[in-house]
Amino acid sequence: MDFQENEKRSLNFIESIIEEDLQVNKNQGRVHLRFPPEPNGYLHIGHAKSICLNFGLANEYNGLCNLRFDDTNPEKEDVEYVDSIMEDISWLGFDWDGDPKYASDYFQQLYDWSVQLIKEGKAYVDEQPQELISEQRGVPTRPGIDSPYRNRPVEESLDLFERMKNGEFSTGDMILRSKIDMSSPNMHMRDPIMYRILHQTHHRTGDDWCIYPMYDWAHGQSDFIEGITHSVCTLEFEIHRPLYDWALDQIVEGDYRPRQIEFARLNLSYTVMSKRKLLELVKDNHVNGWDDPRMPTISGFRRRGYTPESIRNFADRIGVAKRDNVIDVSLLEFSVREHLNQIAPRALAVLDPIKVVITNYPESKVEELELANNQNDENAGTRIVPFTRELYIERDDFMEDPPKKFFRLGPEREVRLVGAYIIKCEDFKKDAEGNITEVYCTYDPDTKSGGAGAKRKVKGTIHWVSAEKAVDAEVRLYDRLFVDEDPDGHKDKNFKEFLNPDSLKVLQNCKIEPAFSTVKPGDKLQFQRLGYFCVDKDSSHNKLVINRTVPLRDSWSKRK
RNA sequence: UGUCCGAUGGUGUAAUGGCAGCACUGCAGAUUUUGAUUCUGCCUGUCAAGGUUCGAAUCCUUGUCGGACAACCA
Repeated sequence: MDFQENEKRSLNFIESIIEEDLQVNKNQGRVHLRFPPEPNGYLHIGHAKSICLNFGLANEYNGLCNLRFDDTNPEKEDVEYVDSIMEDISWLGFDWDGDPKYASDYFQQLYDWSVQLIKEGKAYVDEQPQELISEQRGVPTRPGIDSPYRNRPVEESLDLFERMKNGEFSTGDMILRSKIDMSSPNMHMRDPIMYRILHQTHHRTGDDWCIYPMYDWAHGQSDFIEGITHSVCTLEFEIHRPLYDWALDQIVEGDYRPRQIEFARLNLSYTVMSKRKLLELVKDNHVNGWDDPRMPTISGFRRRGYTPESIRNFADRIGVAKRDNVIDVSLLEFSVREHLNQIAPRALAVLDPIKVVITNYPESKVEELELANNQNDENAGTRIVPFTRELYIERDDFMEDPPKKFFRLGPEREVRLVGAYIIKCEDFKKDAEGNITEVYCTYDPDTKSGGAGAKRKVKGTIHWVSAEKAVDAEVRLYDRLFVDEDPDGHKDKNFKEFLNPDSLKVLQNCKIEPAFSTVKPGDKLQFQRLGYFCVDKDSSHNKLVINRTVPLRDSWSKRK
């Protein structure tokens, strides 16, 4: 903690609850959380919030946090997702307590508890078709009506339930229902379904089971089995809480009892967050897979060049509360820049090159200039950058007819090449379309960085690379995936109508200073004056592929 | 015309009956061999009305607005 000991930090509402529980020694003073994803998709930044919350709370209160896969619906789940979820959590920097847990580990116990409930007259097998059951359930403003099977003899339900388990019936033939209250204003209490028949191979239990418990008849029990004290979930489960508590009422003996606490999920501007929609983007090839750097998935951010630290800091900054929220992406971008600014070595790279010839510089001369890897951090060391007669500079850094306040190169203008000399533009060449093809300059030998005449000031400093020594790279420039702040918030328009057609620009002819020719996938760099970049896994030994994580803040382009 | 939840600057989030603070964004300025970073300053807020109180963002009442809920999904 960077704070002084005596300065009391304000608590979020979940921390307050935990501290109150600790005061009265609830659950023997244990704090045990869990992160319970269903393995049916890749984790996104919203899950990251939940992960940071749960694991963070465990660290803060000397407690534990489990990883539990909520794998009660084999139709949608797969080991591919299990693996990616574990990878993402580890990458974020968290360790779960013991082995990963699975709701499917508890299938037998859940079954036994169901049998007990039937015996107590609190559950029954319903044989009606789905539509009828749904119709009888009524609507929120009108009570439902009882199923004709609601009061069937216990023995009958017991027999049927066992035969359901034994596979004597087909998928959808019958269900096990709990008997609660068909007129409850809370729809979830109107005899909710506990078990359904699903002849479907499960990614872990194979064909051992053909009946699977529903969320509401698995989650509270799983929490209880694992000794979870604070079961933190998102707001949409708030209305399930009475059912969560009802389920616990059926099995809890003694003092220990888990408590469900709901918080508002993260929404981020300019993106969508639901697994269904993200899956749609992947399937329809609007992006190149779950880890496409434009995706709000954890794997997407990782490939984009975000660091675990930056995401954890982001999660801290957004806070935890119960009101709906939309976080501006600029806060996320601030968080990566903040971290990358500290750790990313500076490099010179020209993305859209035009050639500059220093006419008074010797043809074959190569000067080895020593440049700081990070001007703000002496410990970052230095590197050698070759300077030659022919260079590349950024196309944006030259204007034939520059406006006021343009501090870069133009006819008769002077500019400093970062870490090298002041040069003056004497002439330039254009092609038939009027594009600048070459710029001719002279350099002032007295102005070499660190040298005697280096103190001379010019308005602008621009980046450059040696044309002869630079290495080639493909650079992928990413922009926000959607052009609308809330692509999902339009009643009559599909979110895909707001896809940004320019969310990816691939530049093939980029030039990078040779010191960085040996970088490896995942390495982070700051291309000076351009932004933060990272090496993509598509790179090979003869071709560098580089992603732009985020541009530098740029008060010049805003001004234009 | 149900039940539950929520409402503090542009966006988030604090203040737990006692000075409405912090961060991001935006805008100015200083420094700068990155138009970056850093530093300084500024803008902008308690949904409404009534009540309780010496004192209300906070407690009470009513209203308004927003969200969630009617899957054999989680």
